[in-house]
Amino acid sequence: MFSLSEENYLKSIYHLEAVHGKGISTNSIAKKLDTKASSVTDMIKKLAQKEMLVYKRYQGVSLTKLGRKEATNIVRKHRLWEVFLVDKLNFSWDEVHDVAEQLEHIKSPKLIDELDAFLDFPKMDPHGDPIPDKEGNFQKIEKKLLSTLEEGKIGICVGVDDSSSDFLKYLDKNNISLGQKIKVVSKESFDGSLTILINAKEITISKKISNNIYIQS
Amino acid sequence: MFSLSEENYLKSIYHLEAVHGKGISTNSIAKKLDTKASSVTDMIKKLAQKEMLVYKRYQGVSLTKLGRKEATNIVRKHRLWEVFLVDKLNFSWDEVHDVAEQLEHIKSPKLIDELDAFLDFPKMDPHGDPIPDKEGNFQKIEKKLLSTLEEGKIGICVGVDDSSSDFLKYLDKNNISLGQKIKVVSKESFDGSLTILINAKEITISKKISNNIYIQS
DNA sequence: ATAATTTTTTAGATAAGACTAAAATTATTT
DNA sequence: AAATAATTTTAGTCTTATCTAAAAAATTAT
Repeated sequence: MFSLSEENYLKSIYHLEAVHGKGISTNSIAKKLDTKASSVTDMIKKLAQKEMLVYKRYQGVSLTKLGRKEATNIVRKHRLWEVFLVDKLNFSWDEVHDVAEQLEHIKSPKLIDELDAFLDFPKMDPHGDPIPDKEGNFQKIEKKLLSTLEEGKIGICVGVDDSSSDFLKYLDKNNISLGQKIKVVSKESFDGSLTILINAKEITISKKISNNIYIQS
Repeated sequence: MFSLSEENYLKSIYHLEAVHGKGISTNSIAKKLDTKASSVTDMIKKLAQKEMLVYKRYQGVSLTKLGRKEATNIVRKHRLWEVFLVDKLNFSWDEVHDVAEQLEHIKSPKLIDELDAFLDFPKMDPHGDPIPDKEGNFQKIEKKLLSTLEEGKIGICVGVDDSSSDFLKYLDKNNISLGQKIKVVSKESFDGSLTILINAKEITISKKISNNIYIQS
């Protein structure tokens, strides 16, 4: 059984590996968890002891199969709870994160399996991220950043990179939601900003925004 | 904001007060929480500091209005989650306690209000215990112990005192559930055991059992 | 290749919450 | 009312997870 803290470390390392591959640095974990590098060193020693990850001094860490399994399960729980909050309890997609962050640590295999069934085995959470099944498998969807779409092309919004409340509220305000058709009208080469067509309305978004929206073309 | 531990102390003291009135002893709290009296002393000092209870050395404790409010809210959350588990996730009444024990500590006012609405504002949990509303009010239902029912009389099961899994499973096995009509056929004065009629079938139950079943006549 | 910088680790401290053992207080017997 | 027993508190220790400051190792720049 893992403590709340251990679970948060495993989850963070899992997410970092998804982006940067194996060999996650102490500092990057510290940044992600908003803690100090020395605290991270302590914890990764403990998790290495438990064989959740491989650690050699000064060399960063990599999850073991067991560690990844544990982390995947936490992610599964987090995303299922998010679906529950949005589909059943009228939360909007910018409100779910903090609560799911708590709910993901509830320990009960039956609970999560029944919740999965109750929600009709969703494959995606409200932000377009895939929900692992009981075995930890999930389909990787083809997606690219809106910022990489060429002028004149059309894409469908299938996810967001940043799930912060502020960003999601911005999207809501501009009618950008999952499944939304987006056409790139023009691209400003100077700052990378895009003018896009949404529901027959043109808006201009910064590069920072388009770098956080995933589309399928 | 209260820690998990603080919340558990408040809840325990609340339950003890419901049975024994004001002035709860250190030892009884220790017993309820399966901890040591010295740990209890430490914690009640802390909770007294926070004005959740009144404490004078060697004199036991009593919840303040604030403390009672806090405790009631935890009880509300616990019981709403129990309803959720039984009504929506196919848990049986003997499976809900441990999970609700975890879920009751999730912090999100919106979550619990929406859950309440989603469950259609239930007034009772699966064991017949009342669910406080947002303000902490709940209706006290008239009930007495099955053991106090006279021979020949009929009652309806409206609750249980002990919510342990073993006891609830015993009740299931004998078709005793909330709303079940129970007739006392005979009472053994030697050991207090009862022969009762349930669904046209006679069974004999010990005093210990009848002391844990609440009925309305 | 050496110096400067950054990253990581170690050592020691702190806070929360629990524990044991012993002392203090209260309650119960005789 | 003393003596005994039970309860409660205090004092000091332990564990988990954190922190700061300093040392060690790795990386980058000169």
